[in-house]
Amino acid sequence: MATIYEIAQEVNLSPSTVSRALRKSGYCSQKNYEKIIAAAERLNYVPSHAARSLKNKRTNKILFCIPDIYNPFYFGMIKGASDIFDAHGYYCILCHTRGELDMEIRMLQNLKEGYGDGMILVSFDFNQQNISQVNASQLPVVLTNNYQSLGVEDHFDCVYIDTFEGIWMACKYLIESGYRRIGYIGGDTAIQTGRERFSGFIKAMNESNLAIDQRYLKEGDFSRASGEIAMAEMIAANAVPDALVVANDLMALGALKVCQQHQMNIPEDIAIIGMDNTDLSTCTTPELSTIVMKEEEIGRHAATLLMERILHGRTEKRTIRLTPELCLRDSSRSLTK
Amino acid sequence: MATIYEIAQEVNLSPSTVSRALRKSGYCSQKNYEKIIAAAERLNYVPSHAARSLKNKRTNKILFCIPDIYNPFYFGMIKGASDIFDAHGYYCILCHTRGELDMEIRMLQNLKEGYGDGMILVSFDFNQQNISQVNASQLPVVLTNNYQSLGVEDHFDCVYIDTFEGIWMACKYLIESGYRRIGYIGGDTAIQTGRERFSGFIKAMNESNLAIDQRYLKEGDFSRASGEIAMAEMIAANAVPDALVVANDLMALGALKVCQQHQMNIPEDIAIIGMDNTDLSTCTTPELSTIVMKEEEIGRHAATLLMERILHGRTEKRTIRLTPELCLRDSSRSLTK
DNA sequence: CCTTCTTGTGATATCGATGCCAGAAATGGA
DNA sequence: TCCATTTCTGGCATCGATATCACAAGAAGG
Repeated sequence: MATIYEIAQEVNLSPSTVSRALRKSGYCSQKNYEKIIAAAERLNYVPSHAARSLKNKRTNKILFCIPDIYNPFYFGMIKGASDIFDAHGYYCILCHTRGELDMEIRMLQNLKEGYGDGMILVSFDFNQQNISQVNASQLPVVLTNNYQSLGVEDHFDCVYIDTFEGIWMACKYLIESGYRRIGYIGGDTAIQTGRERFSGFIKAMNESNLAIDQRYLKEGDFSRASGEIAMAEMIAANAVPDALVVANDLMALGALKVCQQHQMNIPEDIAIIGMDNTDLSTCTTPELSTIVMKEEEIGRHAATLLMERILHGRTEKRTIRLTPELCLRDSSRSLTK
Repeated sequence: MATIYEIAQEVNLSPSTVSRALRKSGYCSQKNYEKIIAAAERLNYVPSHAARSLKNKRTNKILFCIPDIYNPFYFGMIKGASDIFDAHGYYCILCHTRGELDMEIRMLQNLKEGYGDGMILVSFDFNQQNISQVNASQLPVVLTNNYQSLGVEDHFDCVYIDTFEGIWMACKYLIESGYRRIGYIGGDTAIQTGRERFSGFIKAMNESNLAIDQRYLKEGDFSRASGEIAMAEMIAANAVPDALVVANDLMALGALKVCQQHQMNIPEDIAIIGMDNTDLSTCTTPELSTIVMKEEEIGRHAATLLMERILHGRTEKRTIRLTPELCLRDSSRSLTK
């Protein structure tokens, strides 16, 4: 690998001049410029990324941590963020944390070591310990959950979509459509987003003075299999609601399939609304109604916030809250129709 | 950010000694060792990645280039590869090339600049120009397609699964099950893997002396929408085969859905076999029969080959060929049953 | 007691690119 | 023609960690 020194020798100039010419910064005569470019080409020169980032304290890389590499929801975030990063010559280092806290902390450590200039952290359950790590690091980190509840008034940014509101909307819609016996398959309430979503359901039901039937209430772990199990349990107990709100599409698809296996018609026998609007939700017949979680938008916002910190040195904390939208498809056609 | 110099000053020792202590390489007295570790802790020291890789000429990062961020198939590869890389302290930088040649070349350039120590390149249509770039770079690159047909006898490794054989298997199975009027929805034959898959179909049909009905032959672009269009065309032309081999799951799902929309029963009216065995293929009712493409295994092999080159300096080219497997589900239940 | 070997430590050069400054060359204006 | 700019170029220090070497101190052995 050729260096600027070898180019300098080749053209009988100093490394400084070569450096200036190659970066087109500072003065360099046209004649020498051409000689240098030609020599660089000839010697197959490529700048050393390590040397450059040592000197500049810039790597042009962003660590992007996701908890589940198989959830298409995160693909959308990556896509949205990449579009922004691309435009600034930044690259994503994808890190699969498997939702494990120690893996997340390890990546924060990597960030400190200069593996990247900033980080987007998508965490199932970011907690106090984790947050103090971020705070202590004083490095640009954007979180994609709502951490206001943790009472943190600190320097990292948040972009999140209100999952509470999403589930609330779905539930409200079903109620307004005339459904009364409404069930809920939730995600793990040990983690924050699971609790948020559940509260959305409770609030909507309470607002309409509808009783919550415990037999229609199940908790999964956001996986398809857990949705299947939850639905199978209801069927086995002979307690099937008229409509079902499910905390994500994967579980909703699991539930939908079990219903179909039991010859139930959707939405006539049971209406179903999922959440995330992943590609999966239009694979089935009927297609799945769902809550649009605007993952690409989250990714774009997160990347933009990060770029602001990195390129323009913004320091005050910003939080962006997005509002989910209901996407109605055949799995929840209104009763009133 | 503290450096080893500041630690050295703090404990009244030389930077050399500090460096040795922190890396536990070379001599260092127990007493000083403890002092140094304590000071590093106190000053919140983190080693500089850039400085280290400038000196060591090692980044511990791998560039992983995929053409489509929405195709779960590739995430399986990443998953498999990450497992291997993790074990060696390596990280993946994910690069979304969108299947564009110039983006691939840009990433090869980045590899040369030392963005990473090696690269796994998943390309729709790696071609001669691209290959000579890799060859010229003399850097560790593993490709995940079959490039023997390009007559390259060079130093980069390949791991691939024989898509030709996969389609051939699916087709053979249908023939053996008693189907005679068999259709095929293929991928873009402008790219290599599209051609390979198509040849598999042709070969199986020829081997069984079955006529190929042009009305049952459609070409898509591997997207779900293109599968829908292809199927809709056949239905519109009133030319629907008894069984259908589809070049990937996405298109197969599109076809399946259009069939269902036209009240056709699957597999009674038309049997369908897809390819890839992505998560999507078990979402539908009936579940989709498919060809297992062992993406995690491909990823693991690719990562292993790369590690061999990087860590042990292997230089001779290796190619690993995997054999696909048929995964039978309800969308293609045998006629003979 | 002197030599040999093992430990422990520090000075120095290096990886490759860049920023800053000094000085040389070229240009322009009076 | 002379001085003041502007343009151009090279020297040197620097980013932070590490490898090599030299040397000092202590242990072991005759």
